[in-house]
This record gives sequence, structure tokens and C-alpha cells, in this order.
Amino acid sequence: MTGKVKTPDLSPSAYVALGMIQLGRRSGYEIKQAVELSIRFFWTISHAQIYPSLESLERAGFVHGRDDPRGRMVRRVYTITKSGKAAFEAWLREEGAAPFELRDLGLVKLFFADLLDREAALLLVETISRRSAETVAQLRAIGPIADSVAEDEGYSFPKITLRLGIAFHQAMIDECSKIRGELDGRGRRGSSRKTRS
Amino acid sequence: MTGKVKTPDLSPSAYVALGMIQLGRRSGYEIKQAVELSIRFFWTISHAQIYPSLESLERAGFVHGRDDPRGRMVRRVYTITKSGKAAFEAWLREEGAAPFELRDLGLVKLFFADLLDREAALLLVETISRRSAETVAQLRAIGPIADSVAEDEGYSFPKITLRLGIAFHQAMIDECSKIRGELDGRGRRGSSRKTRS
DNA sequence: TTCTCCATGTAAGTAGTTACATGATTGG
DNA sequence: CCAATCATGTAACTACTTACATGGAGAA
Repeated sequence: MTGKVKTPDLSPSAYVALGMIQLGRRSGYEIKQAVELSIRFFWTISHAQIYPSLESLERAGFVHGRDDPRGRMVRRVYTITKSGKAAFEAWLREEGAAPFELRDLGLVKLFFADLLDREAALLLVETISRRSAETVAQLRAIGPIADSVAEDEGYSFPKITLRLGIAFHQAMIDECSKIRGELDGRGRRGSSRKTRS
Repeated sequence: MTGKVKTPDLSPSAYVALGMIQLGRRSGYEIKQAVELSIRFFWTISHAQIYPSLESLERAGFVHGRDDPRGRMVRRVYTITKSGKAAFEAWLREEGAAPFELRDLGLVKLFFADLLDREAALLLVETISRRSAETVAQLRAIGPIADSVAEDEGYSFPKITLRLGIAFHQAMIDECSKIRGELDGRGRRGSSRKTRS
């Protein structure tokens, strides 16, 4: 009789917020902070997106919000509902290609680096490598937090996604250093396109 | 007297188009194809973006376009101007963090996988791993084309960006298989959060 | 008192997509 | 003659960001 339950189609970011609420975040502000501390390397949400998302989650019946001022300071906290939990789990289990989007101007520039001299090309490699190194450092800095979350709350997957992030930036760093070596070798024999022209 | 030359601020995608023209692509259609064949793994442009970009490049004096119909078929081809070459090189050399943006719902879901049973979590790892494997396969398929571009036209950096792409997806695959191993080990002792609740 | 953090909200703008729209050419 | 490919263009929409806007709380 119920037939197909009309799942209100919420944006991915709304589901992210829903997930954060299920993990214990209460206000929009806390959700934003949690995202910055955890998944920001593969997903970002601005607060201008979070507050409207919370409204649509509430309209969908997935969360229940109530005002909970701190002193005179306005504040609205949310709890996940039963249907919210079900919807979130369904979303997690949903099949189909989860979109993977990478936009990296550094790599784009490197693609065109034949139009530059060797030094400038090396600089581009350097830039890509350094940026990944910084990211790895930031990810490692988060490590202890993820450790304590795993111990205190029993959530082990944040550590795993952290490892994946480190792994792929480390791969970039390693490949960049190989490339640098090769370009140096080529350079010593002096055969840069730019120099010739 | 000339003072600061007012560089019209074109979108990154316009610069990508400019670069493709410098590498010998002539029409919007060819640019689109070249992008799909080369940098699509870290940059995409829809044709709805390319044609307006070409107009702004022409307005900026960076390219010169002329109609070049094939029979009765409309077609407009572009050549890069001197100032276009200079502007493109300046863009390539421009310092400052080239934005790196990754949006990956697969990793987001994995982050929340503590809310699932072990099998479902493994499925998520599987999905991430498979997607990277497919990407690596596609990148390897492009390899021979990049090889011939390197030999025939002397452009060696397309091969290098290809390698970087393969390297980081391979890192994802490797890390995923480690994770899978660990989850299996944990599973045998039966301590999934979902099962307990 | 002043700075940083907590906390929420909106308006305007950017960047990009998909879908709509058209039509020629080539090869089977 | 039909499908795939070549070729360009626009309108509507979506998603998202930045900047504007406001103000309380706590610490130095």
C-alpha cells in the first residue's frame, strides 16, 4: 500500500550534515567545524549552505530542531529522527557511481609545461609537490584527533579515510620527486624546447 | 607610459582553451575533444563553456578567429596571437596556490561507515577501489596516444601528468586493498558496531 | 575595551551544468 | 536512409561562494 516511499531528494551536503548530526554534532556551527576537521579534504560545505540544508532536513522529517540559547545567544540544536537514521543509512548503501571530481590547475599547468623552459617546469612540479606535502602535514596533524575519536567513541573509519588521503598525496609527492630527477637528467644534456626556439 | 597592462581576467577554463589552441587545436569542437582525451581527469569543460570562452579570448586579443566552413557546415577556427602566447606563458608562470579541489562522495560515505555493518563498509571500499581501477585503465589506454604526441610533436609533459594520475589512483587502490585486509581480520573476530546494537 | 570565538542568517554573484535547438557530413 | 560524428549556440537551472549583516560570550 505504501508503495515507493518518496525520498525527498536532498543535496549531498544535506546528507553530510545529517551524518554529522548522527555522529553527535548538534548545531550548524558544530557541523561546520566537524567538516573542517575531518572531511574537508574531499568535501567542503560553507555555512551559507549548512543552515538552509538543516531547514530542508527538518522539512523532510529527518531531524528535529529546537532552540537552545546559550544565555542570550541564539542557538538551534538538532537531533536525528528514526526516519532520518533510515534515510542516512539508505543513502550510504545507495549503489551507483559516487562522483569523483578533481579540479587541479597545478596539473593543468604541468600538462602545458612543454611551452616553458626547464626551470619553470620544475617550479610547477615543485608547487604540486609542496602543496601535497602541506596537505599530508595537515592530515597527519589530524591523526591524534581521529585516534581519540576511535578510542573514545568507537568510530574507526575517520582514521581510514585519513589514511587514504595521506596515501594519495604521498603518491603525488613520490611521483613528483621521480619526475624532478628525470627532468634534471634531461636538463644537463640541455634539450629544452624553449631554449632551442 | 603604458604602465600596468590590464590583463583581462579570464576564467581558468578560458586559459585552458588558449593553451589547447597554442598546442594546435583549431575549433571549439577540437578543443573539447582534446580536453576529453587528455586533462579530463583533473579538469573538465563543457562545450557550453568553450564557445563563450573563445569569444572572450578573441575580445582580449589573445586569439584570432575566422570562419572556415567545411562545405556548407559552419566552422570557426582560431589561431593564437603574440599577446595570446605571452598571456598564456604568464598564466603558466603565475605564482600562488593553484587551487586543488577534490569532491569525492565515495570517501565521504566511507567516513561514515561506522554506522554500517562490516559487509556494507567493505562494499564502500570496493566501490572506491573499483572506480580508481577503472580510471587507471582509462589512463593507461591514453598512454600510447601520449607517447606518439611526445615522439611526433615533442610534447613530453602530457605523459608526465598521465603518470601522476596513474600514481595517485594506484595509491588509492593499494591502500584500499590494505584496508580490506584489515577489515576482514576484524570481521572474523566479529566486533561490528552494527551487529552489537 | 578589544579581540577571538560562538552562532546564525541572507543577498548577490559566479561558475558551471543539462537540456534544448539546429543542421551538415560521412560511411555503411 | 540511418547512425554516428562534426559543429555551434543558447536558456534555464543548480550548486556553490563571498560578502554583508548582526550580535552575544569570554578572556586578556
